[in-house]
Amino acid sequence: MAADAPTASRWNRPALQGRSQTTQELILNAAEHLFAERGIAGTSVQDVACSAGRSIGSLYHHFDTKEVLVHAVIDRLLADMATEMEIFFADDRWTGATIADILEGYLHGVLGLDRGRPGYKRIGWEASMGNDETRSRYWATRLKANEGLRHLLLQRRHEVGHRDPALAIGLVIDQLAAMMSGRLESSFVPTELADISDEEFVALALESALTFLRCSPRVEG
Amino acid sequence: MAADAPTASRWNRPALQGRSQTTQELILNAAEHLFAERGIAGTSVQDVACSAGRSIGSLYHHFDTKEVLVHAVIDRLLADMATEMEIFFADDRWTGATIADILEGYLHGVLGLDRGRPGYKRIGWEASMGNDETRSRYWATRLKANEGLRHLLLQRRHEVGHRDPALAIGLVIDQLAAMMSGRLESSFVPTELADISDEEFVALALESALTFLRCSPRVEG
DNA sequence: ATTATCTATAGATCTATAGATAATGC
DNA sequence: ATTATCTATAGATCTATAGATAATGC
Repeated sequence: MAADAPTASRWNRPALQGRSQTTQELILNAAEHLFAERGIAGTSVQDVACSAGRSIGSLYHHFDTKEVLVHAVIDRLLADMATEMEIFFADDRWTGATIADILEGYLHGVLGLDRGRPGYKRIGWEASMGNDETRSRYWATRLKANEGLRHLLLQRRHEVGHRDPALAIGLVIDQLAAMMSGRLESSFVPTELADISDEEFVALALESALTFLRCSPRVEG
Repeated sequence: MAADAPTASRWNRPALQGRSQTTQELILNAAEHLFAERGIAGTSVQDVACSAGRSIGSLYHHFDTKEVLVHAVIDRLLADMATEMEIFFADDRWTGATIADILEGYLHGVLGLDRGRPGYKRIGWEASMGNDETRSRYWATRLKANEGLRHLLLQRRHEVGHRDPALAIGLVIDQLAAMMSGRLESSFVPTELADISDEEFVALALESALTFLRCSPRVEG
């Protein structure tokens, strides 16, 4: 964390009293929660203020319009995601790791992150429709995650037996992202992948990815 | 198609004049389009009526409330999907076909269907949150599609070299559904899977599925 | 005669503001 | 003295209705 207050951004009024930061965080938390649950258009500013335990007047003192509030919520989500990514892709974290290690860590990391911030995708998606700047910021963050993963995997392309390692790695990145989206949005019909535990899900997704890449299977003991 | 007017349902007023059917279809088309584009909560009944070229009063003559209109839109989407499924899973359609044939047909079918009805998933999803009956109807339709595909694949389990054919088939069904969702919602970051044609996408998805199942590859010529 | 459509508007809800009151920190 | 909060409400938008006008089909 930098020296500025965590919630300071170009979207909300600078916090000049200690109270402000608390209030802004309460409001952002409530907004993120309600936006994820009922959608942005389905949530009124009144609902957010009430859920944050503040008045509508207080909310507008900190966030000039509903649009600004939405921007602030997205901003915080993307910033937190960037922080997580920095930790995950830290230079020395994966020295000596195999593709299997990295993908397993990635799957667990994304599942854990999204479980702590449910609906991050829904908010990002809804906000991205109809706001070009939000869309490009959202894409940029996801692109950065993909590229970080791609870089780690390409460094280990010698493990890949597929005829076109770069293409296969690209497919696996998108495929795993899609599978996790499906799981996190509960969009799987409740049969195979919906009913199993995170551990089983990760194991199956990993098996699928490694089989496609034609990686040498990990030593199991 | 049965003998009833295509748009007749328990949601809208029965069409007693010829005009009614036209109007109801115009309204449902406009609603489906706008709901997909801006979300249900983000679309006003006024917008729908205007886009359909009818007045708000006329709309309410046919659909008692906004909720009823939403139900009618979902109803029509699910009914059309059921019709497509009936055609796709017709008993004699896949005699002599391999798993590869079926999956290829399935991928092309779903892509084609969703391209003609963009945003069907978004509408189904948004309407499902906050309405239990809609959710269960939506799930039931998707479950039926999955079970139809599962049945065809299980009939051909002898082609599958995976240690647990039933589990592998279940994973492939969910995995392909997730990949198509990602593609149709444009939720892939614009690199690998987003930038390629439908044909290339189907080929890659198919390769991944067949590799995981350990199917004998198809004869190519 | 019945059904469908339109115009106008009532009533509810939502975003945003004004102005009074309370808390903060120099 | 400045900042934050609250209450009350203005003004816009949205759902839904009433009642008049137009089209349909027996």
